Order: sequence, then C-alpha cells, then structure tokens
Amino acid sequence: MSRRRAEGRTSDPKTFSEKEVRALIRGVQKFGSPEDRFEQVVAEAELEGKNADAVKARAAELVKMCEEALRGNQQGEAADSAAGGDDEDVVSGFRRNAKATLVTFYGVHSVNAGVVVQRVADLAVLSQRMEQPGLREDPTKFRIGVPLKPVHHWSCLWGQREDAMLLVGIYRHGFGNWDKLQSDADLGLEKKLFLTTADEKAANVQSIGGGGGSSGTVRGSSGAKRIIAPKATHLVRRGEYLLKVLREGEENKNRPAASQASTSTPPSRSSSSRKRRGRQGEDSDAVGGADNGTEDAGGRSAEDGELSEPSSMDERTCKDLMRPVKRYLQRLRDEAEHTKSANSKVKLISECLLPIGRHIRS
DNA sequence: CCATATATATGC
DNA sequence: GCATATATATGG
Repeated sequence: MSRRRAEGRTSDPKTFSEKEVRALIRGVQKFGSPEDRFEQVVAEAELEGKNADAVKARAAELVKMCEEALRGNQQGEAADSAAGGDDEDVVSGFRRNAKATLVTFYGVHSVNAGVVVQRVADLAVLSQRMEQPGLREDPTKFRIGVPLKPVHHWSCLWGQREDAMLLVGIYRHGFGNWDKLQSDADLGLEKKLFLTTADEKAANVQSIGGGGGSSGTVRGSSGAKRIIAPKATHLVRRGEYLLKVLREGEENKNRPAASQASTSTPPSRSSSSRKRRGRQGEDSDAVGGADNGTEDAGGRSAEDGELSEPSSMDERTCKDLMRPVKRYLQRLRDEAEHTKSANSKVKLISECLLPIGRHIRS
C-alpha cells in the first residue's frame, strides 16, 4: 500500500503493472529483444520511464519462460494429441491448447510462447541483416536473395521487391505496425496494402481483373465489395514466412561450408554452391492479380539480382537459360501495367508466354 | 468499436 | 500441406 496508484505513469521504474507487462510483450513481439532494439521496444510499449535494465531483464525472463514452456510442451504432446481433448491444464503457469502454447507471465495470461520465441529469434536475424553496411544508407536495396513462394490471390503486383520492402518496413516500424509501414514512402507500398476500406476503394477505381479467376469471386466492375487484398492478416503470414526464410538462409550460411562468416558476412564471395532446387528467377516484380497501373512497379532497377547476393550458380544458369526469351519476359513485365483492357492482357500474356513455355520445354 | 489472434473449414 | 476466409474471443 505504499504506492497508491501503481498503474500511473509515475510508478516505480523497476516494477511493472500487468498492463505494462502486456505492453512490453507487445513491444518485444514487434521489435524483438530489447537487447537489440531497446528504443523501439520501449517506445512501442510506452515504457520510457522505466529502468532500462529492468526492462531488459523482464524481457529476458519472458523469453526464457516461453522457451521452457515450449520445451515442456513438446514432451507431453504426443500423449495428449491423440486424445484430442483440449486441455486447459494450468501446469506451472502454461496452458496447452491444440496449437498454441500459452503462458501466463506476471499475471498476463494467454501469451503465445511460440510467437514470442520465434519473433525474437527472427527479428534478431532481421536486425543483423539490416544493419549491414550499405543497407544503412539505402535500405531499399535490400533483397532477400532466396526464391520465394508467390503470394496467392493478392490484388496487386507483389514480388521480390515488395517482399524485401515488407521486411525493411517490419524492421523499421515493427512487426504489425502496418499503417506506419504503409506510410513509409521509401518502401513504395502505399498503394499496395489494403488496410482500410478507403484503400480498397482507391483500388476499385482502377478496377481489378480476375484474381486468377478462381472460384468466381472476382467480378463486377465497380461497387461490389469484390475480392480480397493484402490486408493485415496476410501481411502477418507473409512477414512470418519471409522471416523464416531469412533465418533459414542465415542458418544455411553457417552450416555446411567450413567457412564461418562469423557475425557479419563480408561481401567476399564465399563458395555458395548450394544445391537449391528452387527455380523461379523472379526478378524485380512478380505477377499477382492485376492492379492499378498507376505506379510503375518495375520502373527502376533493371536487374537487382547481384547486389545483395553473389548471384549463385543456379541464378546464373537460370539467367543464361532464359536469355533467349528475355525479351518476352521483359515485354510481359513492362506492358502489363499499361495495358488497360483485360482482353489485351490475355492476348499479351499468351503471346509472350507461349514462346517462353516452348523454350522451357526444350 | 477496432484491431488482432485463434480455431476451424475449405480450396488449391 | 499451405494460404485463405470466416467466426469468435479478447485486449486497447
């Protein structure tokens, strides 16, 4: 009772209310460990009045607890998963549902341990990657450098560049702060995200072709609340996927070859004769649905393949193989945005894709 | 009230 | 199996 208002902004710098702990967790989930991104975590959680060491210690505790919960969870999983019952046993602070491992941390319940641990690890990799020289000045040069799964039914052009900028935005503004990310002009994603209904309307004016013509959802020219878009939930999944790819890519770098790049990977071309079965020399942009053609998606950066990556052998051979049909690919890329009608798009695509297909077949 | 998260169903 | 949509719960 010494402190009457424990919750106020004037609470002890070393103690945390439940709300403050929850905010801390959110900050960590968005920016990673405060050891790496102290300023951002504290700002996100509005804990600037707190003792720095206390913040870091509490976050470390959180991660540790989550790791333990996950570990302990894996053991009992087999026995219970068959039973299928959703156990809500509260065993020493963590509860187990079908999928998520939830812990209670200083009174904050339903903390997803898997998310915490994974996010901290992934964002640490991201930080390491983004703080490399060269990216500091121009983060837009960042490329993931690994073949990526295409997005599914998105209403805009989304390719390597957009994926890379999504990661840059996550680093800058935090995982989940999509509105800030959208406002970041450097990333060029302002017109590609559909976080609000206003965004959808802006895109509706430009009309959208069939999103792949799946099961006939997309139709109607204006007014119907057609289709989907990259909304927040999609950005979450995509972001998690991209971070996973990044992390696995970094792990592979330290793994097989004896050359350990230690903390940072100097631009020296290490023997990266990785046997990637990935193909898909998707360069600057990829095709999604059709989209507003207002912003030139492929305007700059003729080829960005060799900036962040030594351009692995597969990439070279892939490029060589595709050279005979390069002009078709380019035309496809360049004209897709300026072609208004859906019909001419179809024509263009078939004209360009046929030779390409024939070439691949040979 | 809005945003996010989760479980569940479903399509590809 | 994964990505998505939907319903539902929950926190700010």
